[in-house]
Amino acid sequence: MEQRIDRIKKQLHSQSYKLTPQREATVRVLLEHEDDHLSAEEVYMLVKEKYPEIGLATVYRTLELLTELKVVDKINFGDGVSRYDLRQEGADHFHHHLVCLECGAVDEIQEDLLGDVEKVVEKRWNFEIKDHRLTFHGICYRCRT
Amino acid sequence: MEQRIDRIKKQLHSQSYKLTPQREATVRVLLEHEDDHLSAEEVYMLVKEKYPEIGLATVYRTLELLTELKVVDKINFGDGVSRYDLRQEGADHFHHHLVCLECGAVDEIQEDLLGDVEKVVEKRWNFEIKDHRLTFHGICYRCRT
DNA sequence: ATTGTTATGATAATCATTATCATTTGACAG
DNA sequence: CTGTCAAATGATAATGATTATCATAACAAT
Repeated sequence: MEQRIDRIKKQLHSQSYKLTPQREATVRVLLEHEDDHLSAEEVYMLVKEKYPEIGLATVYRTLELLTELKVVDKINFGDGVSRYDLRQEGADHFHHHLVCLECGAVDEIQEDLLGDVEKVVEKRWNFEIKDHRLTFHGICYRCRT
Repeated sequence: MEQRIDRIKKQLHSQSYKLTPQREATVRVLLEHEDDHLSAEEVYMLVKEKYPEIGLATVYRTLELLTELKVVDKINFGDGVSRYDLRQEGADHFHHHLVCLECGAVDEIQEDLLGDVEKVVEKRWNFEIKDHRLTFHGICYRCRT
């Protein structure tokens, strides 16, 4: 935990940003909820427990900054809000998601399943892939009877 | 074109919806811009040329209805708006997208590239796949020098 | 200490989407 | 036909997420 924060701190400094107390509190919330997919509002509520004076705008700005630094990914599952998802450290690809139509759960797939598909796309469509988003919609193992 | 409208009409009737002039005008716009990924506002502007009295709310309602009937898919590329994409007739899967980070173009991949991947996901994660969304972000063939 | 840049918090503004509601349309029964 | 009723529409208000503004605070560098 502390090491990860330290690395994020260095990453910020390398672009001459500071790790202010507000930003650190926000990062901590994200690390503590690594498996969730929190909205900005949800992050705000949780950060307030650590740092009650923080404003919503600061949370939005911090999340935007972290997105820019590729510490988090901003994703959208079709409900009206953006959600923020911590990247795996050192992962060269963005993980995939399983969204359950029954219970709404969002599970993650860390494995890279798209290696072969990406080769095909790069070659056949002459497209230089930088990133991808893959989401499956269906029924999760919990809801299958 | 006329046949496709006719089939959509039947699909509407089968759920006891009507193909009103407003709805027909909207469907025509979508068919005429099959390769684009129009936002609700853009659809509205284009429909107005055919049917100037139409209201924005009706366009939203029609797009919602068509989404429900799976005539179109509602997608989100991360700019603030939802976009509507006509399904290929008879396609059992949703096509994929290539979003160019350079010029913003959105190209489509009609081929189903995920067959094998889906088998793995169904088995290994015990997840019953109903639908998927796959988008690649990168540099399109036009922007590669 | 002084200056200047960056970050913050409160709040107003924006913008897409949804809800409301009075009116219109069109199918159907008598 | 004519009246009835549910569905659809259009204008507009309301909502809700996100962004912009701006005065103030923090803080590094001279």
